[in-house]
Amino acid sequence: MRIGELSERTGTPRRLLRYYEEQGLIVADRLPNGYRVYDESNVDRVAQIRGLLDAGLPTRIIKQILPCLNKPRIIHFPDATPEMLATLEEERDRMTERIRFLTRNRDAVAEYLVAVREKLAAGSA
DNA sequence: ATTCTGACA
DNA sequence: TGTCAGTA
Repeated sequence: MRIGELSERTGTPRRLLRYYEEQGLIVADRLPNGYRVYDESNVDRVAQIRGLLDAGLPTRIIKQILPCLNKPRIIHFPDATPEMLATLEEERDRMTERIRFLTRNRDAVAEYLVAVREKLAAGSA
């Protein structure tokens, strides 16, 4: 498939698909006219990348750990360097911090919603 | 019609 | 990340 289809199937802008490739996160073959060609594996790959990006991981980190997080975890287990383990633990901690941050804001929004509803109920009553 | 690279009032 | 340009 070409970039347009991958874009629709992953809900990712073409602009970003090209950017991910530029950052070495995904690879694509080229047609004689220069058009990028992707295979099915890229659909999962992009989903994986988006998930990590959404979790707050920078593309440079994703580039090094992506191959370790893929399906064949067994064969990728060996190439886990101590440096990578360290960055992963670091990212894990940042994720938990982010979770606390999100939890806090979600609760704040929830409280606001409750307060507004009460006031609305009181007014209409 | 679709994609490509490079660039930024 | 969006978007416009000038191509192939």
